[in-house]
Order: sequence, then C-alpha cells, then structure tokens
Amino acid sequence: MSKGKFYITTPIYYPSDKLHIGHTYCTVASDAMARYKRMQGYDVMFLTGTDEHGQKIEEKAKAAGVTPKQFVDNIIEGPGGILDLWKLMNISNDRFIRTTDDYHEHAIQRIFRKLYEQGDIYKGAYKGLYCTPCESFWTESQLVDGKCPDCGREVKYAEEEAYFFRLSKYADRIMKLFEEQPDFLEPASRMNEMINNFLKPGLEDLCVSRTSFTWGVPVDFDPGHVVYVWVDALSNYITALGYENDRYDDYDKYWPADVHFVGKEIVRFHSIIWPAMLMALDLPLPKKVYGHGWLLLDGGKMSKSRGNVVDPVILAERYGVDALRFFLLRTFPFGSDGTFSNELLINTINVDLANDLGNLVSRTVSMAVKYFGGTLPETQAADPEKDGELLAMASGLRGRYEAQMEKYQFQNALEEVFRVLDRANKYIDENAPWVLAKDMEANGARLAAVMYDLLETIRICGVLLQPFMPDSCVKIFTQIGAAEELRTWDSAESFGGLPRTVTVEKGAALFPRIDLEKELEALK
RNA sequence: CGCGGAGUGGAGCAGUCCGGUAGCUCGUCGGGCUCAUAACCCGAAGGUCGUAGGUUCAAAUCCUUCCUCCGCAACCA
Repeated sequence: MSKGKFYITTPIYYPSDKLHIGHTYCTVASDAMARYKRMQGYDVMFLTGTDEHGQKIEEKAKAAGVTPKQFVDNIIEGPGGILDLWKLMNISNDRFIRTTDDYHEHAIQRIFRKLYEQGDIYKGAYKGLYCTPCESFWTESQLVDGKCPDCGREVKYAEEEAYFFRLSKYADRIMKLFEEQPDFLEPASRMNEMINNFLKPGLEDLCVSRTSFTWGVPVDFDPGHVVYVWVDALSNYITALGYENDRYDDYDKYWPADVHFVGKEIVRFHSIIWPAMLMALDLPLPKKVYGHGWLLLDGGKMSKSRGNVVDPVILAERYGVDALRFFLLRTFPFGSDGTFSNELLINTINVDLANDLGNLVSRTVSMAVKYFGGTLPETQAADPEKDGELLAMASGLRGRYEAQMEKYQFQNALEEVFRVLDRANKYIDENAPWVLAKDMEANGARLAAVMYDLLETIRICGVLLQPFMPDSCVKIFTQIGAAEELRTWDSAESFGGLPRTVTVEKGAALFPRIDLEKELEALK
C-alpha cells in the first residue's frame, strides 16, 4: 500500500572534470533520503544527471582534441566516470538525465519557443563589457583592476543580440512565495540571503541565449543562438518526467518535486529563476528547495584550481562505500558547511562503526553462540528494572529518527540511532552476561533475555541505518538472524519483532578498525 | 555602511529562534570489566561561551560597537 509519491532530485552536475567528494556528498544525501522514503512505502522517483552544454566543455573538448559529445560521453560513461561513481557509491537513482539526450533537447526547444511565443522570452541586446580574445562578457564587479579576469586584458563596451527571459515580471510573485511559504527554501539563512541580495535590489531580466559558442541546444527559430544554461539545465527536472516529450510519461504522477537538494551556490537559480520559469509555464512549483552546505578543506573551499579536491573513489575503495556514505551524513550538519579531513573520516569510522556498532554486533553474536550455541532458549526472564531504559529507548527510536529525517537532519537522525547503540553497550556491562553464564542453571533464563534485548535493539537500529549503509545492514541482519520481514519500516515500530528463539550466525567484522597513523601516511 | 555564515574547555561541534545550573564526540589522566574488532563501562581534569558596552532579578542566548575568519556578488555540490 503506497503512501503516495515522493520526487527528489540532485542538481545535474557539470561534467567538465571528474566529480569530487562534494558531488558525492549531495548525491549520497539524496540517495539516503530516497531509500528512507521507499522504506516508508512511498512511490519514489529519484533523479540525478548531468548538465553537459556550455562554453567550458566546448573549450575543454577542443583542448583534448575531441568533440564535445565525445568529451562528455567519456566523463559520464567512460571507465571511472560518473555512472561508475554512482554505481560504486550504491546510488539508487531511478533515472539519469543528460542534457544532451535527444528527448531533453527537443523538449527544451519547445519550452523555449513556447515562452517566446507567449512573450516571456523576447529578443534584445546583451550589453556589457566584452573581452574580445576571450569572447566573453563580464560585469563591472567581475573585473579585476578593470581588466578581464581571465586574461587580464582590456575590456570594452559591446552589444550583442540575445534572448531574455522576463524575470522581472515575476519578482512580486517570487517575493510573495517566500513570504507565504517560508519553508519553501531552507535553511532559513539562505532565504534571507536571496531576499537581501536579489529580490530587494530588484530582479533584472535574464539573458537566456548565447551566440559566443555553439555547444548547446540550438534556438530552432533563430540559427546562431543556443539556449543558455538556465532554461536548458533547470528544465531537466520536468523533462526527465516526460514534460514536452514522449520518452517518459509520468510528469502527472511525480510533479511537483517534493524536494530539490542543491548546493548553496546554486540556491539562487533554484529558488528564484526556476520558480519564475515554472510560473511562466503555468506549472506547479516544487514543494521545497534545500540548500546544503559545502565540505571545506582546512577551512577553505575545495577547488580544482587549488588542486585540493578529494577523490571519493579512493576513499570508498579503501574504507568501504558504506563507511564513506555514513561518514558524510553523520559528521556534517546538512544545511551548513563542514570541514573535511582524512583524520576525521578515519576517526568517525573507528569510533562509530568499528567500536560502537561493529563491536556491539560482534560481542553480542559471539556471546549468543558461546552461551547458547547460537539459538536462544524459549525460557527468558525479563527484569523491568534492568531492561526498562534500553527497551524504552529502542522502542521510541523510530519516531525520533523520523522527526529528524523529515527535516533532512541526517546527522541528528544518526545521532539518535547511536545513542541507542551506546546504551546497548552499556547494558552489556550492567548485566555482565559472562557473570550470569557461570551458573546457567540459575541464570540461564535471565541471560537469554539479556541476549534477546541486545539482538532486538540491534535489529531496530539496523532497520533505520539501511538508507545510509544498505549493504552493511544486510550483513548485520544475517548475523543476528533477522528475516526479510524484520527489516522493514513497520517492523521497527515496536520492540519484540525477533522470534524469542532466534538463531544467530557469526560473521566477519563489519567495520575493521583502521590504523590512523598508517592511513594518514598512506593517503598523503 | 553590499549580503550571508562563523568565532563556546587541546581539536571538531551542539546549544542562540522561545533568556534561568554550559552539553556532545575525539583527545588526556585515573579506575573497572574480559563477552568483543587493544574494543566496552565508570570517573576526573580542562571553558570569564571573540571584544566592549547596554537591557534584565538573571545573557552563550536579546540590543549596540568593534575585531577576526570564511563564503557569495550571474552558473565549481
């Protein structure tokens, strides 16, 4: 029984280079959300893709001596490319859109024409400061010492024929949207930024075509012009559902999006330009845009020019995909920036995954085998005084977790789970199973109850960790003897799902401890 | 006065909206346990919450000054 639909998107990434940990961060977050919603019973559509047009790619391809299409094909489909990366990271996207896909390009032409015919796009002149050798326009504020920021040469005033979108016409409606729907854009600080920086100063019409390069969707009624990124890229969220094309036909089913996850640098496009475009097309707006933070390095941003980008492939292969996924979402508050470091990564894996979770599973299973040959006996003696707190925490966990997940606070959701896991480790100490085991005749029933409570606590935590670490959770379930039906969202609602006489199975260490010193040396 | 964010024990962070014993993780020190991946459990030390002032019975939390760091300013998640 479906609870309804849930449509979630990542930005479409620009494949001018290999993707780095930042792209991975956003995609993993979206994936965890998608898996969580699927687990809850929603009909999920999870979309990601690539934004492949533009001058930069045209130049990169030229430098590489290939056509732009060959260039992007290689980055996306080639070995170690984007598709491989998402496969490696266990990303469960339902669809992947490329802006060079035929159906998308045709849809863009139709959208562009439609907006033109109804007067929301008009032909005008792009006026600005132009650098002839670079063939680029610059704004006053972009100039460095009054010169071209790219080559340092003189710029001069120039005009060029171009198409404009009447963004200004929608300024009032956008402002109204922000006022009436304060949770449209989160976190709230991003909303303030948009209002102060862009809405209050006034929106200008937006140049939506270019003649300075050809690698783009041609404006079919005016040769020489190509559609610029705004219309081309943002529209992917609807063309991927079949808007203005025959490739797909579930636009009616999934639109509007429930949430667009985007990096903070493209919040403006998604919270102002995209809604305005949708208004012009007379389509419903997405329910929410969430602008997440950035992963910084030593307090500074990660960038290709600084040569400090972090490669997710190396980390995933070295420490495991689940460990990396977990680290990204456990460590950093989703809405704010976070400082990435190898040391932090390894410490998080050791402390949370190896010591707390992995070791808890290991010691629990191992005791069940040691004391009961792997299968718990029917007779178990509960002790409300000693069990109460753990049971209460485990029973209420799903609710607390859900409250955080609904706010996209992955970090807090995981925090809740780990509080319970911590409590379970403490519970072992309090009940000292090894002491009980010394006199099985007298304490066997009590010991069995202790073991059961531990296994059941692990099961509930495992269910809730699935969106973050799908593969590892399966291993956990196998070890603690949790059958398929005990891995569901419903099964985590209350304590006591596992059969009393559950049988466990020892397995390999889930998350081997990492030697910090050695690894830091190796990663240099 | 461009805009936004940040400044909390050695490190990384929460708490700030809705004032009222300063909390978490790591690290350090001491102790316990031995089921377990030298893991687990308990305890301790360590902070005048960037600065200066104001409001208040009471301020990390509200208001103002200044300082420092980061990001954005037409497409790097």
